[in-house]
Amino acid sequence: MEEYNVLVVDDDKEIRDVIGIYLKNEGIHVLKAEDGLEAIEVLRCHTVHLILLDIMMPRMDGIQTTFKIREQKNIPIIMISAKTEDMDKILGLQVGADDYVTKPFNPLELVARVKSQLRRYVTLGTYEKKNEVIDLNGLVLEQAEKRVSVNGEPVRLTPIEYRIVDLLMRNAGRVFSIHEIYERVWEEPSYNAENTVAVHIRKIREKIEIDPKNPRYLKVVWGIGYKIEK
Amino acid sequence: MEEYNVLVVDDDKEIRDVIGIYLKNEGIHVLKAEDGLEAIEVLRCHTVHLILLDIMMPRMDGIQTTFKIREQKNIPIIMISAKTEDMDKILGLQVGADDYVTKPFNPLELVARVKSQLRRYVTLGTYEKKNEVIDLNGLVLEQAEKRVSVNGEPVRLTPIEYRIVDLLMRNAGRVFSIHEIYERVWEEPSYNAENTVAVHIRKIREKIEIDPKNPRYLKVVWGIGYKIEK
DNA sequence: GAAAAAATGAAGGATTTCTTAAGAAGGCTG
DNA sequence: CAGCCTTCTTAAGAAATCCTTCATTTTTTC
Repeated sequence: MEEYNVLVVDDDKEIRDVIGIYLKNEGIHVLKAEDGLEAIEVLRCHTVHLILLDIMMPRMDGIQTTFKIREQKNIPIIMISAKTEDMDKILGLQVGADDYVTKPFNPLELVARVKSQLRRYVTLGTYEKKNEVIDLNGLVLEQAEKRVSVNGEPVRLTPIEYRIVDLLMRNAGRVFSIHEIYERVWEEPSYNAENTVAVHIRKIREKIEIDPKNPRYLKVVWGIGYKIEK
Repeated sequence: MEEYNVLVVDDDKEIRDVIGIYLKNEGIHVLKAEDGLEAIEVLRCHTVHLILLDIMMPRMDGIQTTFKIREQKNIPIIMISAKTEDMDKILGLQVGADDYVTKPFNPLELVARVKSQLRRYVTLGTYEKKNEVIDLNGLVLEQAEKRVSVNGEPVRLTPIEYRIVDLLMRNAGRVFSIHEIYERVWEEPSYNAENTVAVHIRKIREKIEIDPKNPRYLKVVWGIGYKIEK
């Protein structure tokens, strides 16, 4: 659900794909490149927040690529390497990498490192960060912190509740049918979901509305679905 | 006090620059010198909070420089060296280095060490003679002495335990997630850290709480993290 | 006023999060 | 090397919570 783009540069398609799957699970958008030249190309056309770079690549290797990238942009680079000896090469050059991972690596650990770097660079404001806070008449959604508050008063939502609010607030004003909500939050076909969603809606209102009977934020559109006013 | 000045002393311009970039990313102001003599010169004219010193330099080497600096000021020095033999470390530290990094090094790690030293010296009151004592309902943290006591009864904490308590007491009332705690105490991405932190929390409670089952100080906020009440 | 749609309340079982214990791994010291 | 201390890992159970279902009531629309 985050708004980050990570570029994975590796000549091994399988590795690219595996990394891609794990990152996507975290809501991170993944771009892929097969080698350094392709990576530079991608950087020209896309906003990239972090680069995962395999050091051993054809055409242009990781070290050269790092130099090229650093000439242009100061975005975090995490290096991936097969051997400890390669690591030494990287470190010997003492440039570029913000972190590094040796193969074989644990994908979850890699994801943790990616997120850590992203968080660090975002808070430092090294690159312009997207506005991750949506404020709708006092109802505030902080996407980065995954938190919601009403007039400054923090509200504790359960994971499902949060995802519903997130969906409705990101698309404020648009009406979502119960089935749409179910399919986008639960990510599975909505069989017999009417009441389930309704109950969650109620719980959410209980938490974010001053008067749940006369909801100010989370409104029903009769016969169609629910929405949060823009 | 947020503005730190770090002096980087190295005859290799590229290394100076790379280090400079990383420190600036952390909001640290960077001064540079090419060798020991220049460093001494800079110290005369500027406030410097920490020195990064390459051991191998022309004119005046790192060891000599350290002596010279120590004659005048007691500021933290982190040595950088290509030598990895233990003897060198010992020599460097005996001479007065507070920390020691061998080339090739990970810039991130270097930054972490710099920040760690700065934090330590600041809290120790080396710069400002503040013996800050935090007293939260009988739970007392003496930062200068790095000691904790409960109702006058001294408590012996391990280094990690101390850092956790320090973090929570300095930010009393604020809730820290397990990942936040891990990243701020361990200074690395929190992969698989849940239980590690949890165990330390338990150990701390065992030491500072009268009834660890019903903690009076170190409280859990369900689903969010831990805090120490203001 | 009847039918459809939406809201509510309560209860259980499932799931997540926390706590606790015990032992392994690693470092330091005599 | 042995013993001690700190830290980390594993695992199992406890506690808190979350989710769904069902039964029922209220509201809206025609």
